[in-house]
Amino acid sequence: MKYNFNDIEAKWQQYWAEHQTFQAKNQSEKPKYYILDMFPYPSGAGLHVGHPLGYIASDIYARYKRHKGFNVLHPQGYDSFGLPAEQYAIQTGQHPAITTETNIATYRRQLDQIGFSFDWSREVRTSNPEYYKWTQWIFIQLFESWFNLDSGKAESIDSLIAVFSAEGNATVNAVCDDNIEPFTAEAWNSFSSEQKQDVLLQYRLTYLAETEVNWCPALGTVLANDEIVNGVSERGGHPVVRKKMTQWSMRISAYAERLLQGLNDIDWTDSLKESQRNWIGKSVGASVTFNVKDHNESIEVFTTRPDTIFGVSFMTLAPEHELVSQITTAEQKEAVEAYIEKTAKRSERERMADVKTISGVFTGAYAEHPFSKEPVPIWIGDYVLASYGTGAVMAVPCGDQRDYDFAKHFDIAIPNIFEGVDISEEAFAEKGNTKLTNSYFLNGLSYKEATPKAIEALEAIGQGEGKTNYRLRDAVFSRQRYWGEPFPVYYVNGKPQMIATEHLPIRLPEVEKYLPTETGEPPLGRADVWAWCTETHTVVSNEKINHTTVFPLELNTMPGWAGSSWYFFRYMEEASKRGDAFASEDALNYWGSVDLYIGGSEHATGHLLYSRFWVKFLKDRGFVNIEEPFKKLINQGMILGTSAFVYRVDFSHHTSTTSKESKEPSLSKSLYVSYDSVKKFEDLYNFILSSKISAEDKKTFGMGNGFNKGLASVIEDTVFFDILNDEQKETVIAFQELYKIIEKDIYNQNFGVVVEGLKFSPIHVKVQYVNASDELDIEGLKTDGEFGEDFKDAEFILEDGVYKVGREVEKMSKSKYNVVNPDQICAEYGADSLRLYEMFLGPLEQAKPWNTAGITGVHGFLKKLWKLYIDEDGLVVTDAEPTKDNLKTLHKTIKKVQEDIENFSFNTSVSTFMIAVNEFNAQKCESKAVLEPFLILLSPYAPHIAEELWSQLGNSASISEAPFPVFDASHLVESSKVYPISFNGKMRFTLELSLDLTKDELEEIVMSHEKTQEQLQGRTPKKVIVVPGKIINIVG
RNA sequence: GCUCAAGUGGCGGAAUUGGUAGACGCGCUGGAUUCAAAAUCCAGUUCUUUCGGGAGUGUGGGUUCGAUUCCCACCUUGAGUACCA
Repeated sequence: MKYNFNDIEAKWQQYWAEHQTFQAKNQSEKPKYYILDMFPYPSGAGLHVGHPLGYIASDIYARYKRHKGFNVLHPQGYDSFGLPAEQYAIQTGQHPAITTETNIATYRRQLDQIGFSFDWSREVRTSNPEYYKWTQWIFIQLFESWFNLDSGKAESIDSLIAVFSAEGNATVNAVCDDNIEPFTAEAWNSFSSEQKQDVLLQYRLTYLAETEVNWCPALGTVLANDEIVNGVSERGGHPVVRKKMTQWSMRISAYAERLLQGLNDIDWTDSLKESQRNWIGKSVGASVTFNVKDHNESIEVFTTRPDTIFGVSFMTLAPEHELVSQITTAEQKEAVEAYIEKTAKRSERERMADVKTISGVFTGAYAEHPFSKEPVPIWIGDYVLASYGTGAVMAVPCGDQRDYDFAKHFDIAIPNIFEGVDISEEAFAEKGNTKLTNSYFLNGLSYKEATPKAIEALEAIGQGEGKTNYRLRDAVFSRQRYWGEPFPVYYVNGKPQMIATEHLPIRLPEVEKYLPTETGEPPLGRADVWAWCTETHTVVSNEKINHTTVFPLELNTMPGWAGSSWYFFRYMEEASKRGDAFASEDALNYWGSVDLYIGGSEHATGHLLYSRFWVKFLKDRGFVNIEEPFKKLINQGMILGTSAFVYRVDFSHHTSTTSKESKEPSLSKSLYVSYDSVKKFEDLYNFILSSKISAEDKKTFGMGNGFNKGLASVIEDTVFFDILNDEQKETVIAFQELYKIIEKDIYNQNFGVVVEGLKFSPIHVKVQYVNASDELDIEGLKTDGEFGEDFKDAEFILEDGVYKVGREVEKMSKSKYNVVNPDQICAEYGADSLRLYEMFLGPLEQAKPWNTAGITGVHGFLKKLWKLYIDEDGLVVTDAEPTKDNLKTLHKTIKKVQEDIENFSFNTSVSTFMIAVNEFNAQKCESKAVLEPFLILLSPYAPHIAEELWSQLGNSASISEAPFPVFDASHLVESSKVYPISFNGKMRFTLELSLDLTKDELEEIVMSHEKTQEQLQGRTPKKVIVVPGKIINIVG
């Protein structure tokens, strides 16, 4: 019987589906283990071999954990709202729900054929109304909450209202808007309902605020930063302007400290934690208030170095700072306005990219130093960002390089406050033990001593206090898109009202087009039935809007991260019990948090930060009881493509005097030379450039990145020819022949041009047409419809009968023709081969190139494995007693594979399996006692073949629940060891010696050995190092 | 610039607490089998060599009996981030 992988794999996939083999239980005697893959977006292109990498790894781990006796939850679903489906809808008019459905079907088919042990009964889709009902529900909870800084957590808005009506807002310590007006309890109680709503909105965890966005009028939409290239839209190149829009925001900044602290308790990679720390951007320092001279205004700044307060020689405000217009003097008005206008034109990106140019303008106004009362000139400069801190800095040029550069550029004084430090060339930014000077009461103190003292002094005069600042900004939560969750919000007199949770979900309305409206409203502005009736509690036709009982609904939708910030909770609940809550308390308590999360590092600061935020919020409000959603997280590395190139012969030319045609000349047939030839030509070219011939000769023989006619005219008696070696001479001759062909072809076509030089342009071709030896299937390429006429009549110059392509590792992408489809691999080699090969490529977390050629290695291994159990006549496994060697191989493998899986080192396990099978073959092993447990070791990696052989051995149940074999060290005990005998640390020969020998006995045997004497050649060793069981090293 | 990660044969990579560098696989070379090819099997494959050996894990130093592994400096590549006060 042959290893017929296609039949075997289909059979077992069907078996697993029918028997619900991988369905998780919400009650179990076994310990629980929750393993999750990052939520996939079902794109139209389907999967390429890079996508399943992480799924294979998590699947191996999940299957291993089942063998180890865990109740495993390993679910999968779809983050199915998103832009690509919407863009496709805009282009084709096809409803995104339909495209999404089709794409999901493709994904599912592709995932199924790889043999994943997902519990599909718990599948979720973010675009499903039964799912987004709960996304809307969480949004409402955020709206109904505020963050109490005294308790350090989110609380119901009712507790805030209670304080307001009893004490006003003076005692409230909350995360809220900056511009809060103080009020008393009496005032609160006399407020109108609308006034109260306005006040509360300033405290809610999700709130409406004016936010600056990148608005593209031509596309009628808002663009993300990376959709803008050089100030215009990436698609279409339309201009983009900054525009203020009222949008929903999430007060994630309230959780900055907890998000930062939580990182200490989770098992993530350092680099991932580091990027979240950077994103949160905590800095500890002080806020300092500078009064403006001759004005009733003051400027608040944030500084991390309050100890350097006496080094301040100017202040800089962001050009957008609100005080600028008020304090600018008449003389400076013109210059300041011109500067503001200039910077407004530059995008934030441009301002950030251009670090070198120093620009700014003096406002004419002065602030007053809080201690010395000296006047401090106030400047504006675009190196200060309005969006960070207070949008103003106290400039200390001697201690900050940017301030220093600014001061030098504008000739502002640079007072030195550091004792014994030279600041004539650059600022001194270190915080070491340097003592302060010229700093009054801070003189003689170090950074550490002076900082608290400075803050204390500032507090004493009421002009500052210690403060911690975070870079983390509140997150904008509105999107001007169609294909996303609708907000459960309607507007009464422009004030947002939540729809009661019992009326959820609010379903996405139908629109006739998915574009923004002519007036610039989001696509939902096109919906005809999009108004809320407060009497029937239903969505009704817009015509009924009367602003008394029927009101307009919110037109924005939620962003992609809304649905993915809580989906891991939804999986915890069995599908049939999902009606009453996003997940029941029992389910939430049972599964707790995700034990292992695997996915790409591109989510480092988006999804992984937002979902941590939502989880903390849900915990504060008592809906879940975990603080962190993902205990352990692994980033899989990207799989890169190995592109293949053919080399087209191009030529440069000049017009001859007899020219009559103006048509661009081209070869009658396009011509391609093999990579080997191109390589030789290039080597020759580089040789020319590096050789000692004159510059003029270099110009004659090699030019640009092509080859000049001069080379074609080299003849044997030139001096140049003589400096070449034989191989290079051959290359010259080959080049000349090629040149003649081109010349002749162009001459015959009568373009009236003269060929001047040749060039070889690499052209991507599909990797499918390249075999393991980099040889091109020319016929396949020529008949491929996708390339059109490009290669149909092309001529390929062969070398030794084949055409070799050039190869290069690049990102896997359709345009580079290096995408490899797993369907094809599964059909040709089987899912087990694909799974093994993906793991075999290299460490999970590293980026690594895919090269289909190598898959024959693991495929051959599976065939060898099969033959170990089954030959032409059937099963060859017997009940024979296992030999010592059989058991040694088995237990060595158990130990290694177990260690590897627990360390996520899957690549080394595959090698271990290969070694084991090679050894079993050499041992002619046929013993069921070792070959049966071996299948369990293999089954997480290659589950189909393992199931098939397992059942062939007579087992009726699935292998997936078989207990993992137990390692027994006694089988690995050795009586002797092949010792490496090294001299000065270099191994020279080996000796097999008993492990029972003592150090002295070992030394004696080795020293008296003839090979040792041969190595020493009569010298007496200075020292002999003997490490029993390891090594013997002779020094001297 | 900063932060992090990584540099080992023709290629992917292995060497888990410092102890035989190159496991395993691809590719390549030779052989067996075959009418032939595919498939399969066997042997070889870091470089160099006067066939004794010598050198060798990005470069240069250091620690050590012994360094791919630890320390210092530098170079290169990749990823992330960026005027953060």
